Amino acid sequence: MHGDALREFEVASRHDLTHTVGAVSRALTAAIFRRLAERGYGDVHQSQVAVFSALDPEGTRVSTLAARAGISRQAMSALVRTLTAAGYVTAESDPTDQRATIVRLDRRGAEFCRAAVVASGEANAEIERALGPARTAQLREILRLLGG
Amino acid sequence: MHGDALREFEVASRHDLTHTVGAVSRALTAAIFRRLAERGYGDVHQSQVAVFSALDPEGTRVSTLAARAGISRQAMSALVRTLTAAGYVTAESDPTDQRATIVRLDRRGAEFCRAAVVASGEANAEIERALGPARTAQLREILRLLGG
DNA sequence: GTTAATAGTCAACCCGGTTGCCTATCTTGT
DNA sequence: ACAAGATAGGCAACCGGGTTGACTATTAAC
Repeated sequence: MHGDALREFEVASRHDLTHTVGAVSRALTAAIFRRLAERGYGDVHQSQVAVFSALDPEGTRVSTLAARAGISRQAMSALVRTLTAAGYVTAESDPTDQRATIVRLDRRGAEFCRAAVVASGEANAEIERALGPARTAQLREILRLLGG
Repeated sequence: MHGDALREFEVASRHDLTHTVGAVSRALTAAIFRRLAERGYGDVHQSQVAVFSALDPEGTRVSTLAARAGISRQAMSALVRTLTAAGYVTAESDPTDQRATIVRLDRRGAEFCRAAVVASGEANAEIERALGPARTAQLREILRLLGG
């Protein structure tokens, strides 16, 4: 039978760095979003964070956001619509170009960003507590070398 | 304006370990699947790997696969249907329980598993080449401490 | 001032997942 | 022995987050 291949596969995947890094990554991400949900931002989903990451302080067009996030204008348009409805961003038409929509951070969006900064700080502190300062520094160096 | 929050957010996310680990994880995963695609397994998708991971050498029921993979029976059923059609696994009804379907590795599935072992080995070797043996050992220790 | 490019959106679709519900089969308790 | 309940699987409807194609409105270029 083909069982041997399966056993080799299982052993290899236990020692596979990609696999292990993925598991850790998912756990860390889940922890961050748990923290944000506890702070009252359970309605912000992973895909929507890309909007905040792509947003300039002075506001940004939907097309530009889409290009920066690496998704289609239509997909970004939908994200912006949701975030606008929830009060995270505003969308106004550009006075200098009637075709364009300028997306800007709204009050709840600013609060979310600050909460995310706090949540990130806490998560990093927890990682450092688990690893100690030396290993945390090693981790940062390793991630840098791996192109993070 | 709310621009300050955005600037703090941007700075924090550049130093956020969760974010950085996620980026590295996605890059490593993409590299593995690129390798598998080069070997002729471009039709195997990430979600389908969960089936191989959950499969016992002597065959496993769909319900058991679903429970191990943490998805619904219906979702696992669909994955198995696709993999069966592509020749990776077989699905036969359990002679000792007519309700149950036993999924077993088929020839192409066994070949895929061996290819995945090779691809994993190559990927790990590449990581070790980038980091050197000392940092690679540090990485394994760090991942262990972070619950990987 | 016509033509071409750009910004945004609607519609239809895909993929991978969910829940609710259903049938077929097995197991249990009396 | 058999009714009642648990379990295995699959169908249908739906959701989220993405895609492509086709369209309108507006701006830019020659």
